[in-house]
Amino acid sequence: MEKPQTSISMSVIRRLPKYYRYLSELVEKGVTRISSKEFGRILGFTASQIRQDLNCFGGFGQQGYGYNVKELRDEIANILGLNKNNDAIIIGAGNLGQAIANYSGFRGSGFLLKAMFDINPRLVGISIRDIKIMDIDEMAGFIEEAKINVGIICTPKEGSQGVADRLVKAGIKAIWNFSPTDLNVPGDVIVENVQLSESLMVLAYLINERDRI
Amino acid sequence: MEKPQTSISMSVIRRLPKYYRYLSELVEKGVTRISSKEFGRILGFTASQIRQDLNCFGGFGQQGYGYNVKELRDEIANILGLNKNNDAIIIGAGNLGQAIANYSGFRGSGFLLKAMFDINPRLVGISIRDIKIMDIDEMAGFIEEAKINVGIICTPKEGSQGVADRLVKAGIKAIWNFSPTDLNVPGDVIVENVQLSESLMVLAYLINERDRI
DNA sequence: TAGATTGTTAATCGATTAACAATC
DNA sequence: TAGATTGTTAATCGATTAACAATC
Repeated sequence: MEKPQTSISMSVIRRLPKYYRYLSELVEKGVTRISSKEFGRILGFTASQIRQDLNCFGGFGQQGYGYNVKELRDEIANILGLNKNNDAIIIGAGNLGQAIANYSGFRGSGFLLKAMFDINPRLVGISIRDIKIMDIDEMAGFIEEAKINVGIICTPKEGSQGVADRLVKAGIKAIWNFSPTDLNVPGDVIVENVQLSESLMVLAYLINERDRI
Repeated sequence: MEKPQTSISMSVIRRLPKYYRYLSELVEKGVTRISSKEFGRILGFTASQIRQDLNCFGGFGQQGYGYNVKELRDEIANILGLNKNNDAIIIGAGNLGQAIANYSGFRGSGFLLKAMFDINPRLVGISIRDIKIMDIDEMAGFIEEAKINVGIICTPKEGSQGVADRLVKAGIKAIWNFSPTDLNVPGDVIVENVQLSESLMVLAYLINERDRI
C-alpha cells in the first residue's frame, strides 16, 4: 500500500508525530475506527489536511468507513521509523545532558542511550541510570566500536561546533542538537535542533504582543 | 519608526530569535553594518526575506548603506520584548525541571525564575540555584502574591493538564510547556510548547528516510 | 553625482482547503 | 442499495522570491 515515495515536505513530516500521539491515545481508549472529520476535530486540523497528509504515504483508509486506528498508528510508526533502533550517545553531562539521559521518551522512538561524555573530570566515571559518563577523548573509539549513529549535543554553545566536528569525523550520521547554535556539518549528516532560547524568545514576543493590545 | 502593527505571521516571528542571535554575534565581533544580502548569506535566507521580515516592524535600514548592526539588534530585542521582565515558576522539579532551573538563557530573555513546585515531599524544601522547591499546594497563593505571570510545566504528561488548570485559575497568563501534550487553556492564555518527543520522532524519520534511499 | 541597497510592489511558489467522483 | 467517507483534483490562500523605483 506504500507509495513510490517522492520527497515529502517538512510541514507534513512535522505533523506526523502529532498524528502518532493522538492515535496512540485513541488505541488506549479502545477506539477502533475514526474518520478524517472526527480526527481533525480532535487535532484541530481540517479533515482535508489529514487526508492529504496521509495520502503522501499511501491509502490507509477505506471509503465509507474511515481509518482503522490501530492500523493507522502502526503505519505511521513505520513511516517515522520508530521500530528501527538507533544507538545514541550524549555529549555534555551537565544538568541538561543528565535530564535528557533520564528522558523516558527514548524507548518509544527506537533510540537507545549507550554512553555519555564530558570533559569535566568530576563527572567522568559516575553513572546516570546505568549509563556511564566517559571522558570525551574516548568518544571517537566508542562510536566506532559500538556503532553509534546518533550524537546528542548538550554542551554549552562554545563547545558545540567542536563536538559536532568530532562526531562527524568519527562517522556519526545524525545529531540531536540542544546547544543554541546552527551547526556546520556535511550535507549527509542530519541535524535536528531543539532551540530552547528561540522558543523562550517567541514566548516573550507573544506575551509582549498581547500586553500591547 | 514603528509601523501600526497589523498581525504578524508566526513564520516571521519564529525567525526573529535567529536574527537576534546572529546580530548579537556580529555585535560581539565588532561588525557595525550589514546588508540584507550579506546577512542572508550568513543565515541561509534570501535577502528579500530578511527585508520583508524586518519591514513588518518598521524601516530599520538605510538605502545604499544597509543596516546598523547594533541598532537592528536592539530593535529586534525590543520587538521580542526581551527587555521586559517576566516572573516565572517551574512546576515539576524532577530532572527536566531542575535542568531548566539551571538554564542560563532565562536572563537574556527577560525571564526571572522565582520558585519551583512539586508534589514529591522528598524534593520540597531543597533549593536549586537559590530557588526553593515548594509544595504544589502553595502554588496558587505564591502566584498571586509574587505576581507571577509565566508557568513552566515540567511534569509528566499525566499531571500536566491539571497543573495547567491550576495555573490558569491562579491567574497565570502564559505557559512554557515541556510535557508531551496539547494543553487545553482559555484563548487569552499563551502556550508555547517544547515537544521533545516530536523532535525526536522527526529525527527518527529523517534517519530512516536517508537509510531508505 | 554614481553606486549601493533599501522599502515595497508584483510574480511565483508551495501549502492548505474545498469539492466531488470513486467506492466501500 | 443508500449513506458515508475516502482519495484526489481543483481552487484558494499565504509565504517566499524577484524586480525595481526610491533614496541615501
